[in-house]
Amino acid sequence: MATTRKRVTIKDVAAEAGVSYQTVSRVINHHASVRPETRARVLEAIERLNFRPNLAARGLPQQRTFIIGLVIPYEADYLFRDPHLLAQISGIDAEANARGYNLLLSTEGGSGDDLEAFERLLRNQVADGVLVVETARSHAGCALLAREQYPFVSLGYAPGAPPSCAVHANDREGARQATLHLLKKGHRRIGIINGPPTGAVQAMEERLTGHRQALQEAGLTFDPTLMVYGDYTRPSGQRATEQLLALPDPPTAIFAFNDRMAMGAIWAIRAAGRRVPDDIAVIGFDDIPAAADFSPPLTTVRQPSKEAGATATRILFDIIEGNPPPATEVVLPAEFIIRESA
Amino acid sequence: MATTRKRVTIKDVAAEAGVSYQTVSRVINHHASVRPETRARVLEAIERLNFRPNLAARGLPQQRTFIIGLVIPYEADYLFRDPHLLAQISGIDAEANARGYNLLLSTEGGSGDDLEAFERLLRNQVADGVLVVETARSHAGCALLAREQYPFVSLGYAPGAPPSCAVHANDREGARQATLHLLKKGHRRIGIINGPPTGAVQAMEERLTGHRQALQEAGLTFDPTLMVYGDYTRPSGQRATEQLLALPDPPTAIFAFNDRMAMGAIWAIRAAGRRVPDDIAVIGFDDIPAAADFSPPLTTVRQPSKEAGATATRILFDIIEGNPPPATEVVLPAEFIIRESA
DNA sequence: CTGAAAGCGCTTACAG
DNA sequence: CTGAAAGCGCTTACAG
Repeated sequence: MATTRKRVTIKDVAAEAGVSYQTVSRVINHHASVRPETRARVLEAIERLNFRPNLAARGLPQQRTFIIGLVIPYEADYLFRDPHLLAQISGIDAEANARGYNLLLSTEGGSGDDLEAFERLLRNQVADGVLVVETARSHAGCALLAREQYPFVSLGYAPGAPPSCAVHANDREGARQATLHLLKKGHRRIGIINGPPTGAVQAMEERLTGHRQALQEAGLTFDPTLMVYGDYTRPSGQRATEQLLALPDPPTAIFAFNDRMAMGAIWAIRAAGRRVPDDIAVIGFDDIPAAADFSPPLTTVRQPSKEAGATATRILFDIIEGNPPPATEVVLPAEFIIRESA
Repeated sequence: MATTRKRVTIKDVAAEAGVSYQTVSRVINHHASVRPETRARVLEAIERLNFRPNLAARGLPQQRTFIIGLVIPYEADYLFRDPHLLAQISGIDAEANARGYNLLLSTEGGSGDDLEAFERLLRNQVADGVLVVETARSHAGCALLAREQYPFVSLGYAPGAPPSCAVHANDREGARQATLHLLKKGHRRIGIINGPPTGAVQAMEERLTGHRQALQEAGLTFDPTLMVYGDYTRPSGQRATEQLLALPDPPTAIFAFNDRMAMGAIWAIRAAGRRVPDDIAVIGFDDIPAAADFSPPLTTVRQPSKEAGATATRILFDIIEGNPPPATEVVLPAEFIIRESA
């Protein structure tokens, strides 16, 4: 018993309005060729019968589903904790909604298989195209999509196999500005809290490059002993900072590659009886909502996350509709925000 | 130009395998009646052509879409920040995945309209049923679903208009245990940090009831001046606690109705130069992942969030398949966890 | 401006 | 065990 609810179809509406069902279809699709009175009659009938067009049935002849997928090659509860991603989703959802599309979520769903999130979507042609969150685990999946010529856009940096496009912030320049600020304040030993050493995301490489570039401009060289690793969570930032503080010659400033780790850094610094920014300055990255509320308010590099989501979605629609993407890469500005932690 | 990619259909497979396309359909659907050799030939052909069944086409004759919706009547970036919800989603996703269903996300999508998330789903029959996150803003939407006889299950407490079911933890008992623990430790003035005063969620009412019940068992009466309000975020817990500490006769213990506010409470207590739990004990609710990592580790009431998501999803499938739900309400156990904050 | 026909990719009884 | 027919709810040319 799949359904007991009786469906109202286009034919019921046609009968009610006294027209052919093709005419009903034209009204639904806003074809200009329908006489106003006819349209009105049909609209009334639709209203009266509470008719809802069936998306799947509309899609069949049109060869599309009106659904876009969002692939997150992790367990939902892991990555979802990332406020930056959540802001992106908010942008995606608003944009999809505006275009009459629905958003499907595809995670690894407890399968333990990185590719599962991708294969699931491919397996049954359920989406017209997909947005992929770039992670260390998404490269194989993107390659798979490219091989199948499946329309997709990467949120992050990605192998630009056509048809596809990558949307990300200018990580390098953002990191460069942050480091420049620290340098201007007189800091010479700057600790870096990077993402995980293995399977790093391209964005982290870029931030590191920007940092080194700024050092170089100031005539300094990058000291690898000042770089430690976290896993993007707050506790990991705390632990990483403890390592930094235990150094024979500890840094006077710390640049964490995301805000959550920066917050952890501040905790660790305080726990060690020192103050931010007086004893040690701290800078984060992302400008998540909690950054401004933190104590002290976090100096950070803002990524336009929501906008990145919306932009990626718009580009995906272009690709789906057969228009070539505007570029293989869209770089959004990153903005350095000075608050009180540095 | 919707698509340039040529689709491989059931007919292509049939031709390749030298059988009728109905036979291919039977193989896909695991009908027992296909001769093993025939099945093998078809399977090979499927493999060779890289055939993917079209979900929408399968669904049309079956009157279903193989999609379930998750309605979150807020902007995506607001509610998603709730770790408890994220754990639920993780459970939903795993369960849907196991049953071959896809998960559609429906938020208010920047429309500013609470009902939009519901109407979107109804508008085009895109999902076979929906899961609704109970919030102060979801009641009207649930009524709408019930009126349309749309299969849905509420994550939380909800008006149990059939066909539907509500899945939640035993909030009352959990809160009772927490308060009992505080009482046992000798606390007599217990501050409460509740959710927002207007548009409260039923779960908060239940927690309050459990708290009052415990007080009553101890022969105490509830003092309304000890109850303040937050909005579930950490900073709000901090502010609420400042109010409590400013009282002429401040509480010696604080019970916050979620973990994030409890964390804010601990910050505020420390900022006031006092210690947790020595000067003031603090208890939270939910047991989000960060609770155990907090300093001090948070004493709290655990909700089986992931399991609640999975259970609700299973029940939704029952309803979709025409089986009546096992109950109109499923209550999962809440477990009181003693750590160090109280 | 509006009907009648054909078809989207599949499933479901019905025969054989 | 496997074909042939009809149909799911819609759209898209094609006539008129």
